[in-house]
Amino acid sequence: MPELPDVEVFRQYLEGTSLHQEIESIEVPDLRILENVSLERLRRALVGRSFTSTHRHGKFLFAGLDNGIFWLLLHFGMSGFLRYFKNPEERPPHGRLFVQFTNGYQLVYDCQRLLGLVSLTEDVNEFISEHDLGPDALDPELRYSAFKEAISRKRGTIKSALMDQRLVAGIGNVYSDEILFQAGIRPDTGPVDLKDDRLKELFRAMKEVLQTTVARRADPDRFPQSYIIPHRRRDGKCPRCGGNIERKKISGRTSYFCPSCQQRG
DNA sequence: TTCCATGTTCCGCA
DNA sequence: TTGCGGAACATGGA
Repeated sequence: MPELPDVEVFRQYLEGTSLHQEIESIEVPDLRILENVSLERLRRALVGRSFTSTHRHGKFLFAGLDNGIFWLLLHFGMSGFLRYFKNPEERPPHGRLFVQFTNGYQLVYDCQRLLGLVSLTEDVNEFISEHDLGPDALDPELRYSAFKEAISRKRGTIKSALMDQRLVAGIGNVYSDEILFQAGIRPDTGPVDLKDDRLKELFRAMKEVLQTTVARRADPDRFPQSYIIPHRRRDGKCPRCGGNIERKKISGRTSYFCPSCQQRG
């Protein structure tokens, strides 16, 4: 589930496994995963070097190289993940980027549906502004006043506003449902209908849900009992009131919510 | 077989 | 002109 919490777990994984090891070779079996970079250029940037730092902004993960110039850039689409392994039988089925280290281990970026991307950038901030990304949803500098200002300008639904990466980066379909459930707000509410105290509650729920799920390794099996994500399916029951969870297309995405615990406005 | 899925981008329409 | 929502993209499981 590559939204902010998942990508943050990937970042920590890359940080914990793949730093300070010389890159021996790379392999890209399907070139469609590359964006704005040729295999040759990617190879020249990576081979012989090592990763020394990581950074995440929204759903984008950056791995900094030891020359201090280039960053490998990964986006996980709807189906991406990372694996660090030595044993060939641990090789994941849809590896799109294989980074072979001289210690015999490989870091593999697996992305079955090819909706993610692999790229190279020299400037993280420039990349973020070029892609019109808003502040990271967990950025401590992100204040309620700025959040409110951005949300209030939106028409449509509060769910699509939360998922708008230009507004706040990192929230997708699944976690927007959780944030709105914890805030007690129906996903099809219009942002204009939310009074200040409800928006404040939404901001608080956004921070709380993202921090909690990162701490729980973005693993729904470890989420608090009060979370709706593990019940996010047809015939799911609300963990709070036990009632039936409603399933509805909102702004083009399937949303799950509790019609009695979540209100409009 | 058809529908659906956590992603972003592009296009048509108000 | 702007911004919204739906379609497209690629793949595979139910």
